[in-house]
Amino acid sequence: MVSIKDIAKKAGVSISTVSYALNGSSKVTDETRSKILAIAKELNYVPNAAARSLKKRESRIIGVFLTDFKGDVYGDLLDGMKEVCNAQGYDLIVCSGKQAHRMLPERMIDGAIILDHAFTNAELLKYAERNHKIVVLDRELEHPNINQVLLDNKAGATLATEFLVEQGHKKIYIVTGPDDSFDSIQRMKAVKMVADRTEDVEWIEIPGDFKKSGGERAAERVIGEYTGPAAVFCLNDEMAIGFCNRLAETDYRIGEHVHLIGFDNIELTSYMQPRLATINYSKRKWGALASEQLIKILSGEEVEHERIYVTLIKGESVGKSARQVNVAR
Amino acid sequence: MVSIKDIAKKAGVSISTVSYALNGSSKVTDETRSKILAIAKELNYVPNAAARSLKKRESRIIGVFLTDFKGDVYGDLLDGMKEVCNAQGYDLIVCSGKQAHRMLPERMIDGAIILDHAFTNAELLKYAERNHKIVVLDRELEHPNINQVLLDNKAGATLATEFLVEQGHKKIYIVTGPDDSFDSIQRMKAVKMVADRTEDVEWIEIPGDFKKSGGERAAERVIGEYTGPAAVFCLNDEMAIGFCNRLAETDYRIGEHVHLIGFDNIELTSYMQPRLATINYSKRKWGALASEQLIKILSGEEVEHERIYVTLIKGESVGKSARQVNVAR
DNA sequence: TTGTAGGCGTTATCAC
DNA sequence: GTGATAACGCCTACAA
Repeated sequence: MVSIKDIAKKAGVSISTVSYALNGSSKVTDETRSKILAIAKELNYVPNAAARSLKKRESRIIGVFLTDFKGDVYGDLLDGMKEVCNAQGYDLIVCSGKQAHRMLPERMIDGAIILDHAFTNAELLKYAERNHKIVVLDRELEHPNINQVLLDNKAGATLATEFLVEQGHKKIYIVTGPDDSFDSIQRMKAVKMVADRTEDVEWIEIPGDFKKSGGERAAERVIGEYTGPAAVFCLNDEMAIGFCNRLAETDYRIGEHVHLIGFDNIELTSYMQPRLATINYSKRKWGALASEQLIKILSGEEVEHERIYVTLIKGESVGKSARQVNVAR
Repeated sequence: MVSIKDIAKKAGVSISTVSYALNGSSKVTDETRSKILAIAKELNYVPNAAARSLKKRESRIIGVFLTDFKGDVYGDLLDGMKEVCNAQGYDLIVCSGKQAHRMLPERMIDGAIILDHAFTNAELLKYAERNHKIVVLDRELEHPNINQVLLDNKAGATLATEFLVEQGHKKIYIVTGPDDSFDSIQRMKAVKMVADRTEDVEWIEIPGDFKKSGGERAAERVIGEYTGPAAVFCLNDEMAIGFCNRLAETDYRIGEHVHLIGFDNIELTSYMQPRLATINYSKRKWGALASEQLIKILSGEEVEHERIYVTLIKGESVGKSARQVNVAR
């Protein structure tokens, strides 16, 4: 490995002069600088990240932690993060799995963005307490070194639920996510609030898993007990897709016999026939904001928690209730 | 930051004793070891990755480089990589974008797995020449420090093409990937070889992009010049999905008017109606093998290039040509 | 403008 | 078994 020492030797100067030259310090002659740079290039010199991190006590790397590498939501989210990171001179690395957690306490990364329930609150608070900087996207957690950038789950679930009610549906299924999912819990809370203030509607909860398979199982249940038009709110799009696919094998039609709405507006939904109604938000912006907030904390700035707003996308997968249509006639 | 020096002071021993104790050396009393470990825990000691990397000249981290974070192929692939890495005491980080390339020469990672055309061959050879270890999944590149783990693109494309021919189709469209994609070029070569030895078939190439939008555009073209049943080989599944979705807006039916086959067998295809015919291979195995090979090179082992084998999945998206059915009657 | 020297946190080679 | 001590490659007062 070629180090500044080798350059110094070859250039006949001291290592500090080399360091100054390489770092663009003004306290070095243009002449010596260019000589040093030439030699550095000639020797294929590349600075050693470990040595620099050790000395400067920062790595200029931000880590984002995901539960797994699957999942359609992540593409734009990560792109948004990377864009902001790179613009600010940081690199972004994506990690997954318990083993990788060490990167934060061992200071391989300067800060972490968390979207992974494999991190417990206790663990995150422990790191925060030791002065590591963290942004959480998947929970509420209060600490001076932790910033929250959360989706407005309640608003989204409220929009979706009210939409179904407004369309006149009287039997509404809710397909939930995993029990420990913050998103699922939040969305469910909002659904219940709407349910509490709505009369004449039958509410049925089906436990799901935020995966396609959960949507398929839900579809089977809905088909099994079908008595007339029903509405279904899958708490994420992935389950809605599974639901659709299972239903496509039957004679029931989405938007006619079964009215379906999802949550997330993942890319694929725009390709579905009929277009899936869902809750939209900018994944890119979410990621970008998360990175921004983290970098601000890293620079010692004070930041407030942030919220990502959502909108309703009306798709043909939800039509007016037949009953209501009859009434209108 | 608490270092071994702090532990040494508190335990009344030297830093070398602490280091030995922490690293499980046998040359330290059980008594002193347990005392040291207790103090380490008490002080919340965490080793510093940069210092260790600097000294040991390795980071125990492997980096995988992707063109972008989207793409349905990546989930299982990355999981396969991670599994092997973790089992061997390495961590896996996912990187994207030109800025992140520096991680390799700066020795932040011990080796790289490349699936990203933002790396030029020249760049990779330069790194290999400087003794960095690399596994490539997306090109042929010969160097002692570079190992190839490539998909058997030619076999896959041959299987797909021959399947269409066997089913009696006489007008076959090929929707390609980007010009600079190794996969696209390889697959296309195989198609041409089949075409050269097949008579009475009209071959039509449509330039695509490996994305859904490319499939949609292709569908429009096929619809526009429709005169009778046609077969389409989309060189990846993502385009096939775009193709299907566009066609779903018309009265043409997949498997009847248009016969469609893809490549990759991404998860979603199994949910499609009708089931998409495609070329299958184990993404998890591909990733696992890539990691294995890289770790072997890192340990100084000699390795041969590897190949990932593929199989044909017959789906209802490809039926017999109507013409042939007539002949058979 | 350049050089000297100390230190970042670890590991590893010596002595004792 | 334990303790000095010298690296690893880089940065940065401070001195010259």
